[in-house]
Amino acid sequence: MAAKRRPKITRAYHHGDLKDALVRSGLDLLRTEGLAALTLRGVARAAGVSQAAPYRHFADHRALVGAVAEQGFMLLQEAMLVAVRRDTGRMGFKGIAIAYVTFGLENPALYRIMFGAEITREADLPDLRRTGSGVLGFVRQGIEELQRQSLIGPGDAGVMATALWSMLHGLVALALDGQTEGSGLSVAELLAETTRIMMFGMAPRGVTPDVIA
Amino acid sequence: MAAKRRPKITRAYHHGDLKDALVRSGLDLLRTEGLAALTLRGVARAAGVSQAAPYRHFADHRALVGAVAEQGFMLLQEAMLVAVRRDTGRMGFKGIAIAYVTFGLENPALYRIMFGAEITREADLPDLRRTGSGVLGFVRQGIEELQRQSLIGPGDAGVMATALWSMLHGLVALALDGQTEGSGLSVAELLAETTRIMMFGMAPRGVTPDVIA
DNA sequence: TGCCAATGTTAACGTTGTCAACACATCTTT
DNA sequence: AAAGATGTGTTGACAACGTTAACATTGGCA
Repeated sequence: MAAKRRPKITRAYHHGDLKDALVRSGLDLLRTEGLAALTLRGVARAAGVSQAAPYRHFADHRALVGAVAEQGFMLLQEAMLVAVRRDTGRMGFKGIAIAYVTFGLENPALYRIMFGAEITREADLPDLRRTGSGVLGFVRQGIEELQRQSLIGPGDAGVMATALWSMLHGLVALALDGQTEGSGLSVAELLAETTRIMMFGMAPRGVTPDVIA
Repeated sequence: MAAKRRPKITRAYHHGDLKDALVRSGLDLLRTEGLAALTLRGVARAAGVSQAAPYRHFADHRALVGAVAEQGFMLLQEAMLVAVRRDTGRMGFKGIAIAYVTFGLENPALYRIMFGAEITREADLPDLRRTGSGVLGFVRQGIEELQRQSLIGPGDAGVMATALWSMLHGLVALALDGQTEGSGLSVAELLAETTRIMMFGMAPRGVTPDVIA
């Protein structure tokens, strides 16, 4: 039909790559305007399409949030991967931990989405599920590597990884809530201290598990 | 001087104790219908008043959420207090930890609100701020008690408390997201394992901090 | 070529947060 | 006790959002 529009790039009626564009818009809105801006209408606007267009790609708001969160998990994993590669040869766990926490602090809205209520459970959003547990797998690999180097004692690496992840996530979450300020330390210092505790414990020499029973 | 008005029986026009009633309704809605149900109009409906009535007591939606969250922190603190009293004489930290996690798992929507994005920072909601840091104080007291008993080594109790809180919060948060399932352990087992790690560390005997540098 | 499924648009509905204008109730002051 | 004054609740409205139905356009395929 009549070329009502001669686009410089191949975008007229059919966008061609709308789903990705919407997710990208979502990440952008999250970064620039915060959590509340991640709306279906918002991403549609940002992508220059009509309000109902996203429904061709996302069943509902949850699905959009899920897709954005999934992207977030990928970015997080990539950040950790970069950290690992950077200090190759070294133990690397410290680097992973710092990368994790840094990612959370630098992308507060995105991080919140990734662990937000909207995503919870329900078993739909299977992709997200998989990507999310990828983080756990990553930490677990780090643990196993350390075990191989005998820097960490024997034990179920999965459990240890979950414990470590709990610590990291908890620290980020509390920091994002401004709830670490009472300690008087920076998040970086807190991370160092907490990591040390996870490595060597808080109990003084001589106190063994059986003392506490 | 406006002496504290005594909450009378619910009157026709003036409710008498609407603010509390709204917060109670909020807790109720949270428990029965979940996060999305905690709306200004919803609590108004539940309290039997008009849609705009809450605005006489809460500046906006955030303020309502803040008030509900504050109540949540009080309930959490109370749950921990009960746990402490129950196993009086014993070290008690285990009890506190279990009480904390149990509270989170049994009140998922409320717990999420308490650490939700809506509340973050901003320094308004000063009451909430205070109540929230009460939790930290509580954990800190536990630490100090354990230090007195020499079951925990010397060190800044505030930092240790923050580390412990991070661990507890992280575990609850991951569990609420269903992200602990990969470990194959129950949350209770994970808590026990994680607590053990925080006490005695993951490093095998012989590996000291200077090995890792 | 002609048709169809995928993709995008417009228009509407119900719900929510929020505000302004108003009504009633309780307290204070005279 | 009468008359404000001030707090508290109501009604009605608006914009934004999620969601759906009905319609339009396109690209690919038979």
